[in-house]
Amino acid sequence: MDRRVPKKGDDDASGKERPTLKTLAFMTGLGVTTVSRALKDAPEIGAETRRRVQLVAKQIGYRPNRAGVRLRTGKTNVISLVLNTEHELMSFVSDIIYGVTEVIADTPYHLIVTPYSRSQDPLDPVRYLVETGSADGVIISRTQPNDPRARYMLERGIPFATHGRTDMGLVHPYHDFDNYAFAGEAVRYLAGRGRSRLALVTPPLGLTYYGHTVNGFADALSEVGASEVPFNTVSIDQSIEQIRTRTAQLMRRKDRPDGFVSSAAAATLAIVAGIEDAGLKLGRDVDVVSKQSSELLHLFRRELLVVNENFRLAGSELARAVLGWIGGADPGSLQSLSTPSEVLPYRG
Amino acid sequence: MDRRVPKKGDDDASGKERPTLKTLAFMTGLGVTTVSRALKDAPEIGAETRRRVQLVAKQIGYRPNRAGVRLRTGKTNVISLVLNTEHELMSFVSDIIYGVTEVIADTPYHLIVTPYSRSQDPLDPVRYLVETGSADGVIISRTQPNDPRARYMLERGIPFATHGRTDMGLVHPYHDFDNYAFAGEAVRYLAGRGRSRLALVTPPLGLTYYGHTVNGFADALSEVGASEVPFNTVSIDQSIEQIRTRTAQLMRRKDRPDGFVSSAAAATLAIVAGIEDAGLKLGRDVDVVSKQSSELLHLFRRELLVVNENFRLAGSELARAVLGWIGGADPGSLQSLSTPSEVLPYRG
DNA sequence: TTGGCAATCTGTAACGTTTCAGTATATTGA
DNA sequence: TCAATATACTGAAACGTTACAGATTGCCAA
Repeated sequence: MDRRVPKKGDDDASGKERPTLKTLAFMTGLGVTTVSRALKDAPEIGAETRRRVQLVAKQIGYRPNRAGVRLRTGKTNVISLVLNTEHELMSFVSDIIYGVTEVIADTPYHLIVTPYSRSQDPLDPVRYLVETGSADGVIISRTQPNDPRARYMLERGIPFATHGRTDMGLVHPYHDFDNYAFAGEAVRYLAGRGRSRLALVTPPLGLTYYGHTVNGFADALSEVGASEVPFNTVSIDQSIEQIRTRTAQLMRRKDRPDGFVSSAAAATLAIVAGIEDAGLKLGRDVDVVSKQSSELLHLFRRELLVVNENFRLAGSELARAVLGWIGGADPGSLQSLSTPSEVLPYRG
Repeated sequence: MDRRVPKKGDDDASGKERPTLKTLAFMTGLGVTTVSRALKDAPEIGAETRRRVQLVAKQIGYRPNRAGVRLRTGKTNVISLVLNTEHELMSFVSDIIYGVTEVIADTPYHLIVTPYSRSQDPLDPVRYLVETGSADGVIISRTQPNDPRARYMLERGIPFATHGRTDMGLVHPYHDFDNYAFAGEAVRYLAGRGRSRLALVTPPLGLTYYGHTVNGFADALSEVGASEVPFNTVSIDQSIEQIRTRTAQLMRRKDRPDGFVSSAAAATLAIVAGIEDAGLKLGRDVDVVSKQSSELLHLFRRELLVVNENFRLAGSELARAVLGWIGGADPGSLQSLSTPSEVLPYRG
């Protein structure tokens, strides 16, 4: 019997079906292999053939099938951004995402967001990504001096970039904001305004930039001859309420600080509320220098002194770094440090 | 000659290689097909075999290869969140993302973020997703009454959910905040405090919830017998500076409003700044009711009156809706509307 | 005994891509 | 002239999965 099952690309290239290499091969009269190679500018394809194939491909809107490529080559064309989803005012997360997408916009890469919650081991999502081969590159944040995730990925040879540096004697791409410089500038600025008893609202304890910030603060303190008012019970990933209450407590003591350096805008809102709860006035009784990632603090209180940190830039740099590493660049050359702006008072 | 190329899964299951169905087949002594069917609880597999296969699979940590599944079935196990990346204070974006990831966490789905910029046609990213078959489901925001993206996806039969409703007589899943109720409540609350000349800071003009908000505002105005002070030159996706300047201008006129209803927290910061630029005092000269998505407005000014909108919830609902549609549920049953909280003054 | 049928299991092909190992034709060197 | 070699192209196999169309077995009714 002649009953023959008609195969997919058998006849014409008319249909609504998405074009594949087979479609292109049929249209150009070439073999699938040749088409494949022509599209990626392989050397052993004639110049004219190459142009012809590429023209036709463009005309009919050929797009390589990601699943096909991924199955065959293992290349996913995916970058994963690993995020902790249990923090309060993470408005900067969208900035990072936008920064990343900006860079990968004209590449074949997709961005996937891989979440983990506080209760989990931060290594979990990374392990998942690596074990399932779900991404060609990974971006992590909340970096620690001795970061198991970085170590893990380094061991498996999977490209990644960290937001923040590590301190393990291992080299890998990163982007960081110079928090040492930030804290130093803040202290010097406050000293310049006659403030001499300063408190620091630190980053989360385990993270690398905690150390940078604390050191920058301490070094500048001794440089300008100011003193520190310990405020160790507070860090920026505590709740607004906690920070507010503790600040109010602190400000009701006689040995209260006359200046604050705050590592995050959200915490600063709470600090100011606490200061005012204690009946004191910003700018008169106490000055506050804060980092911010969007221009909102000056709307909040004009007396605030701000330093801008650009998270969109961070996202872009991190994406560039991962792509660079994937592309074979030297990891050591993919490190960048962002210098803080000056301390900015409200510009009338 | 006996030179035989050794194939991958030929011998043992020892290696570091990631286990595949072939590995499982070898270990269980079954055929690949049987293993495949056993893992998805197909009926024609013996109960004991099924258990055995699933046990072994769990033991060795088998994870289906996404590329293989996707190539064979067309199922991507991907949800795409389509975002406009050119707006100012989009802090709620991270909330939506977290809400989505919460829901898909214990599913095989990954979340990809697909950006588009203001200059582009909003249909572009959606077209890309559909044409390349890059996602099983799509979530869009900035929904319009007559939304080409919804229409497009409806035509192609690709599951999606919109953040905000459409008004095309077509049924599809959505999640929306009841902005009609919000604006109404806000007006009534202000009227209750003796305010009678109210201005509305609207959502962006083309979006569906612009209409809902405007109608809720207007209907409540006539209900309570208050009047509107037109403020059409301003909407919430303008820049902070523009809103601030125009508010200040408005507040310097003799026929200025004594109450504002604001559709977004970021705009509210600018409104308050404008009010104060004009030398007026919040709570005395004018009251402002504002939506907010995080608890920051009361830190900003205690006199503000807030209504909370939960974007994390929106993300979860949207994800649930898309997954439901993908799972074959009736699109009409996947619509939800979130009721605003009461108007909340600062709770001492 | 035989035929029919349900219950289980299996091999093959296909999804779209790239790599491997070629083949056919033209070009070169002596 | 012949072989060697470069040029331009090609089919088959493989990545891991699922769907299709059987194959094998045991059991029961006739």
